[in-house]
Parts: sequence; structure tokens; C-alpha cells
Amino acid sequence: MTVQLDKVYSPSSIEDKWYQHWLVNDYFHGEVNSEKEPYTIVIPPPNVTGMLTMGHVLNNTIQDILIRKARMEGKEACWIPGTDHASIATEGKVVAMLKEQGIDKHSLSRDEFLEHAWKWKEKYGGIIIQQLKKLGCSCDWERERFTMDKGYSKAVLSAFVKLYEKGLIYKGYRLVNWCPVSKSAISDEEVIHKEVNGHLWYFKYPLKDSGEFMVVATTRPETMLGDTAVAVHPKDERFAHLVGKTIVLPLVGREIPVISDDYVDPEFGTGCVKVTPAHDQNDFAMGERHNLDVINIMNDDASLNENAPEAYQNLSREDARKAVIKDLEKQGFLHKTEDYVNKVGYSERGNVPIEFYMSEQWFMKMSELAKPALQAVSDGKINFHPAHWVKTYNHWMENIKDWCISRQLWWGHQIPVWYHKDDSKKLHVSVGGPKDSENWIQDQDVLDTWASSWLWPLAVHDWPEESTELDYFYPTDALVTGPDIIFFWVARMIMTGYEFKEDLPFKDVYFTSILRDETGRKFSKSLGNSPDPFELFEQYGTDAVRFGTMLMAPQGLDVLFSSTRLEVGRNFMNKLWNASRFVLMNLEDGQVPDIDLDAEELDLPERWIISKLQSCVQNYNRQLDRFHFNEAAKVLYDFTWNDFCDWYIEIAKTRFYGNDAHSADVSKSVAIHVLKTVLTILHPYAPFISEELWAQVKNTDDSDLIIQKWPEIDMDKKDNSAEKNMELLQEIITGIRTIRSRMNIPPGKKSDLIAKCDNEMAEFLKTHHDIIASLSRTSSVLTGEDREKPEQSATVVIGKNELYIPLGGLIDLDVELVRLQKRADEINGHLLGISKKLSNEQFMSRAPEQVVTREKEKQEDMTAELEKVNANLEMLQ
RNA sequence: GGGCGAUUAACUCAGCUGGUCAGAGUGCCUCCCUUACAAGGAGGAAGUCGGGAGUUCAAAUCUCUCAUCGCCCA
Repeated sequence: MTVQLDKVYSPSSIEDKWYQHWLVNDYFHGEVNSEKEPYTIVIPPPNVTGMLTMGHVLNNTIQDILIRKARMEGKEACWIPGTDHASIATEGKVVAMLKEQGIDKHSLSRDEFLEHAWKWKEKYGGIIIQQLKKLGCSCDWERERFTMDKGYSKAVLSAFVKLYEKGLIYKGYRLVNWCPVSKSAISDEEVIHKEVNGHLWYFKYPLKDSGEFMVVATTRPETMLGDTAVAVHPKDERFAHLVGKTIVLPLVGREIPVISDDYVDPEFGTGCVKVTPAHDQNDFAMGERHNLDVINIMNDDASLNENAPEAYQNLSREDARKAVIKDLEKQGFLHKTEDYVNKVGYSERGNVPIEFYMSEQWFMKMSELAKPALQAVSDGKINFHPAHWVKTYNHWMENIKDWCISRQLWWGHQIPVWYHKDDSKKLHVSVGGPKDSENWIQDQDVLDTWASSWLWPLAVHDWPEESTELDYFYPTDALVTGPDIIFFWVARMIMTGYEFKEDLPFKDVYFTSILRDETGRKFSKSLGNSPDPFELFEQYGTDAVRFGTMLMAPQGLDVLFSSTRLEVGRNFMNKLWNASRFVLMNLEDGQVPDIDLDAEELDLPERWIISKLQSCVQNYNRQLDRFHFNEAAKVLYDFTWNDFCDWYIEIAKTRFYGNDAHSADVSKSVAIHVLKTVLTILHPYAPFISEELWAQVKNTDDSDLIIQKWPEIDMDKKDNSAEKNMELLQEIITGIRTIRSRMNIPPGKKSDLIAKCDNEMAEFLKTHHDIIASLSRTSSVLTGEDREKPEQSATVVIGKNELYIPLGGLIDLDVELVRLQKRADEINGHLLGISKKLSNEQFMSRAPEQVVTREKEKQEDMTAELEKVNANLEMLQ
């Protein structure tokens, strides 16, 4: 019986089958096993209500590559998956859903709202997990975690309590970044600065009891309603006489002082600035220095509150701005308006400008936590790939600011602080809460999501509970994530690692590329330019998407993604499929010949392909070890396509169809051996097709590929002389092919070959005659030192030897002339360069002997070749 | 304003601690439906390695500088 594979690989028919097979056999599950070295990855938990994007495909394919390779290397591989509750994003979605149903969040109690939120989570929370399974991720699904699981939540609260007790968490009334959409404080990292085309408005502020004005410039007119001073620079002589005077604030009527402060830039605007301590950080600082009133004029949705004059109350900040400008103009206080580009902080989630807003929040002191984390990276205990992210990390860590960790939301971990009903200054801080709970009220805020996910590598094992899992699987090995969350998450996980476990959370951090479309725009939901991974899986096959994506994602550079580039992946899968198909269809009864390759005296092509295979595995390992996933893919691609398919299989055909049965068997064994190795190392990139083909080529006692042993490199099989000789053979074949192609010889027509050559070459041509004949479509070969060049023939110069292809009436002398002339020009160019070097005394005396010798050899070889080429040229003329 | 990265063929990228004629894939051109694969095969054209300077016997590679693009921070 001969094995039959379809002519074209169709992925959809095998992917689900193998994924189920792996699950049923529990291959993904990692257990504490003292016999084996652990290899752990924790997934960057996607948002629980998220959907799979190409970003996830990139990121999780890399993790799957690492974990599958580790598993095959015999390690106890454990990839812990899970999802993140994403407080602000999820709450936003739930609120929007409720609104659609006509329900206002504030008409619900906290518990009622959370019930809706959990329902939402149950409904959508599993989607991305299913999608990761489609992608082929070999996660340990038995260990799947959610950041609001009981054990996990306990870890989050424990961390809060521990840090509070250490004095690193405190409550403060401060200006914070406020998102008016989610009506919550957000951290500095959640503010995105954007350049906005706006205006600079110049207002005239009248001095009390004087006809004089001071002109102030502002990008935010509406905040003038909260102004409590005007400031100038102390050394600014233009305004020195006004310091200490009083201004009557237009529209409001409030009397405010003129102060002097170093912060003021005399060059900016008019040199006079309005000061609004409640709505600007710099102004707040000035307010503190000068003991100014802090007047908050906004509600939590950024509409104006009762501290603004009645006419503006309840207007949105945008409407208030228009009204203020209009009224100032009407009253003659608008001096002028200029176009102005300024940077505006936007809320990452709400995508609206943030406000600086006075409120009471919980903060975490960071500088102490940062120290060991900074050290670990600079000591090289933790390595970043690419390494240049270290500078960004260091810069942030060295200038780290306190972290606002409270959020005015309901979905998340409610802060474990209770205020006594009789005395709100009396606090209780614990994981479990006070025993007499009826006398206490819990803080209404929840924690920033990152204040839970920063514990991820620990809390997936229910830290601070002690467990053998935690001891065995922590620290993890590699973290794969985007550079956009280096501060949010990576840096903070390193801090928790050292703070709570006195050890690093991971050894290597790989930062993925940013995905962009062909025109260089970032993939984003709002642009609608991100492809749906499932359509791509459908169209190209999951393996092809994985492999193709890896191939186009260089380390440290952005990916210019285009789905047509996935064709490379698809074509490669098909190529491999067909190579396997070819080998299999030539096996007798589907049986691999019983040959011990190590005991065989192998011929050149066999020695060569096995030698190249060692280099392939070696380079592949090296690229993976240095996290160059695109280059590893390329190493495998090149070897498989060029060396194996284009050369070895073509050569093998001469054996398969020849009349030496043993030689055919040897060749089949070699082909199977190479194929099996290729499938093995391809498996982490393309798990489905490799497992499917493996099932066809494996021995009966081989395991499934997913747990096959990673190939060892046998340095004894590296064979330099075979590689050199094979190069010569390829040069001969390619030379003849070029002539035939240039002269338009029909493929069906065979050529004769006459070689004017030394004995060595004659022997070589004879030994490999079958291969040359088959691959270059030549028939007879005549060799000898004194062979004359036949009339009407073309010449291939191979070093000191010449090969003639008689062309009969087919020769186009002009083509031959141009071809030879071009070659002569090339050689002349190089010879010129070489002789320049060799006649340079400095070069001769200072360059290493090796280099000089090589140049001399080159000169000799090229001169010899040039002579032959010239001689042939003369004959043509 | 500070930092990081990029600049090599039309496009996307390799090119390690300087020394084989600067490589690959895609695209392009020519020929071929040759019994693994037309999602394929064979051949070909295509680059003064962003500009300038320096170090060196020797620079795509090291140093400086400028330019352009991108990202991050303030």
C-alpha cells in the first residue's frame, strides 16, 4: 500500500483534529516534577471581554513557540493562561450595555451592577480563550486564571495590606488625572499626550482701581472662572511694578492677586499667566507656594459646577469655553486669538481630554520598590530583547512617581479599607475585613487593574498561600509582551517579584513588534485596518498565518503587515506537504527502508544534505536562543526549500528511478531522516501540519511530535569537503542551465557536454554524471585535457576548466558574446581592486598574512578564469 | 527640549567581535502545465549600503556630524 496525500494541503481538515488529540492526551499540562527542569510562561492576560487580534496572534505564537520547544527539549513546560478583568474597559462596556437597555448605572446598587457585570463576563469572557485554542496555543488550560478569581483576589488584597502596613500606601487629597467619561482617576501612564491644533487666547485682566490691564494667554479659556491669581516672573521688569496689586477677574468679579514666581516663562505669550490651582498641576504648585485659593469649578463629568458663575453652571467644558470667549469678547476683554499647537493629555480609555481634578485618592510610594527592580535589569539577571528597551526602563524607573491606584469604579477589587461609622478617621485595613462589620463602611473605590495584574506570575499560584506549584513554577522563564506596557506591567511585575518573593518574576522579556498596515498605520479598532485573524486562518491556514507572521516580524522593528505576505507561509506549508508527499509515494508499502545511516558509506549528496542539516538545526537553535524568531523561520525556510527540495530531492530522483536499489533505499532513508528533523523543529511554529505529516512518516515506536525529542546536532556529520564539492557540482549544473536558458534550448532537448579539463575534473564529472545529466538535461559527456571547443558552442568557465555545450544552429553569437563580455568585465573589476591592494605597501606589511594570501589566491584564480573567458571571446570575434 | 530606534535592490528584511565579488524572500522580465508541488520549476535584470567627515593597510560594519522617518518621555 502506498501512502496517498492530497495534491494540495488543506489545513482546515486537520487542525481541530490535532488540537483535540493533544488535549485528550493532556500534553499541555504541567505538573510539579522534581525530575525535570521547569519551563514556565505566564500569558499576558488579555482583557476578559476582548477578541483575538493580530497582536494576540503575534504575541501568543511566540509564546507557543517557546513553550513547545521547551516541552520537546524535555522540560516540564507550563504555559499558564488566563484573562484580566480590565476594570475600566469592562465597566465601560457594561455601562454602555445597560444604557442600551435603558438602565442607568446609578439607578443600580453596587451589588446589582456587579451582577450584571459578572453576567457579561460569563457571556463574553470565554471567547478569547476559545480563540487562543484555535490559534493552537498549548496552554495548560487546567491552570487558567482570571484576575477576579477568589484566590487571585485574595492575593491582590494581601499585597495592598502588606504595602499599607509597610507605609508604602497612603491616602491623599490631590490633583489627579481625571477621565470625565469613566468618571474616575487614572494613572499617569493612562494619559496619552496628543498634539492638537488649537488656539491661544489673550485676555485682558483689569487691575483694580486703575485703567491698566494685564494680558494673559491661555489655551483653556473656561478655566479662567477658577483663576485665583495672575503670575509674572520675578525678574521681569515689565511687570515688576504690578506685583502685589489686585486684579478683578472678568465675568466672575473675584479679586485676585498678582504674584511673582520663577515658574513663569517670560518668553511665553505675554509673560503674564493666569493661575488656576484646581485645574493645572503647575498652577497647583504655585498655589501652594503662594497660599492661593483652590477653586474647583468642575463636576466629575467635566461640566461646570456651582463654583462657577450661574450663567456657566452645568455647561460642558466645551460649551463653557465658547460662552466664556463670547462673553469676554462682548465685554471687551478679548485681546486677540492666535493659532496654536499644544499637547493635550487624553484618557487612554475614554479617548477625551483628561482634567486635572482635585480628589481624595490612594497612592503608592514607588521609589523603594523600584530599587531592586532597577538593579535586577542592570545586573543582567533579567534580560530584555531587544536590549535597547533597558534605557527606556531605566529612565522611567529612575524618575518614578507615586502611583494613583484607586479608581472610582465598581468592577474590580474593592479597596480593603474600612472606615468606622462613628469616626471616619478610624481605619481598618485587612484582607478579610473587620469582625464587627456592621460598624464599618468599606472604601467605595476599586484598585487600578494593573495593581492586580502586577502580581500575575505570583497570584496565578494563589500567593501568598504557600504551594509546591509556586515554588516549582516561579520564577517563570520568559515574558512576551508589547513595549507599550513596559511601565504599566513589566516594570511593576519586577517590583512585585522582588518585594513579595525576593526573586525575579522572569529571566527574559521579549518585546513584540508593533503591527502596522502596509501604509505604516498602527492597527487600531477605530481605523478599522486590522484584519480578522479568523478570516486569515480560513484563507491561509493557521500554521501559515503563524509562520508567515513570524517571518515578517523582525526583532525590534515594526511589522508592516500585509495579508498577501502570508502567502509565503501558505506556500511553504504546501511545499513541505508536497515534499513529504513525494517521499512517501516512493516508499514501498509505505515502509521506510531498514537502513542504518551511521553505518553506511554515503555518497556526496547524502553527506552534503546531512551536513547542511546540522548547520540548519544549529543556526535555528541559535536564532531562537537569541529570540530572533523571524530569522529562525528563515533558516528553516531556506534549508527546506533550497537545499532539501530544490537540490536534494531532485538528486534523489536519480536514485529513486535509477537501477541501484540499495542506493535508492539509502536515499529514501536520508530523505525521511531530513524530513523528520525538519518537521520536528518546525513544530513550534506550525504545530498542525507538522504533527499531521509526522503521523505519516514516523516509526511505529515514535511518540506524537508534540513530545518528540528536540534533535541533537552531530558535529561529526558536518562535512566541509562535501559542502565544497557540492558547491562545485551546483556551479556546473547552474552554469549549464544558464547557457541552455539563454540560448532558448527547449527543455525536452538534451545537450551534449564536452569538457576541456584536468583529470580531477574529469573524474568528478564522471562520478556525478547521473546527477548532472538529470539536473542540467545533458546526455553524453566527453572529457580530456586537449578537447577542442566544438564549432557553434557555448562555454562555461569553471575555474581552470571549460565546459562546452554544442548548440548547432541554435547558437546566438551575440548572446554568448554579451554573456562572456559581462563576465570578463566583472572579473576585470575585481582584479583591479585586488591588484590595488597587493601593490599597496601598507596593505602588504600591515594586513594579516591570511588576508594577503587569500587576496593572492583570488588573483590567481580570477586571472586563470579571465584567460579562459578571453580566449572564448576571441574565438567568437 | 531629552532619550531610543531606523535608513542596504521597486517592497520587506539579513549581513555576528571591520578583510570571501554586498545576500534572501516578494515583485519584475524570459522560458517551461518535465510523473511532489503552477501555492510550482529553470534562468535573468536590478544596489557608488541616507549625506558628509574621520579612524584604519582595509568600513555596509567602528567614531563624529547632518538629514529624513518612527516611537517614548517631559
